[in-house]
Amino acid sequence: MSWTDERVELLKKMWGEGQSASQIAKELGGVTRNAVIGKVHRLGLSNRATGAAPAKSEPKEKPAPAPKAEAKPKPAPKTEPARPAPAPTAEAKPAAPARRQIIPAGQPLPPQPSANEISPEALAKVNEIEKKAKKLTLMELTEKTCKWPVGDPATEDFWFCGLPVEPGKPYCEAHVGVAFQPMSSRRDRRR
DNA sequence: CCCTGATTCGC
DNA sequence: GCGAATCAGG
Repeated sequence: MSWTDERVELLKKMWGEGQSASQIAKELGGVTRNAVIGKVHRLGLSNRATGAAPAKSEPKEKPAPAPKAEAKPKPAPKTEPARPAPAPTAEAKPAAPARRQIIPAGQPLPPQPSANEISPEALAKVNEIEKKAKKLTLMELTEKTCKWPVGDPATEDFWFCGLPVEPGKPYCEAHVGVAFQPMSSRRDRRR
């Protein structure tokens, strides 16, 4: 395989969307993540905000400005105690593939993992990472993608987190934090 | 062990 | 230019 125009374009697109090199490689096919990374570097696009963001003390040129919607500490303090986030997700995205709606049923919400009292930090963390969620559909879930449901299954605003799972667990780090409550805080109720 | 990107260097 | 091997990190 060679880096045709189309492939490079897809590479740029996905990289811009924050997809990992391995994901891009998978999508492209015929290349390894190393190839992708190598190409990315040669193309000059490099830095992004992912797991590892080494702050180089080296002034780099950024010919490809990525329109990142930076959010300040508390953009929308939604004090959702239990459910993940049934809030309307009407955000403008550069290249958001239109997911067709799934689960037309009008069922009540399925039993979602939740607790009545989760540490505010954990919640904040979740709200933070859900912005970066891959927003996968049910079929796109793998053993390695976070299976935390977000939104209302009866609407289009429903997807699965999809971020890399914590090895051995069904959720990503952030969602593990709210999914598995040691039920310690609620237990010691002296009543 | 799973994963991530970064860099090197023979091709 | 390419990308496997390697490095460095979470």
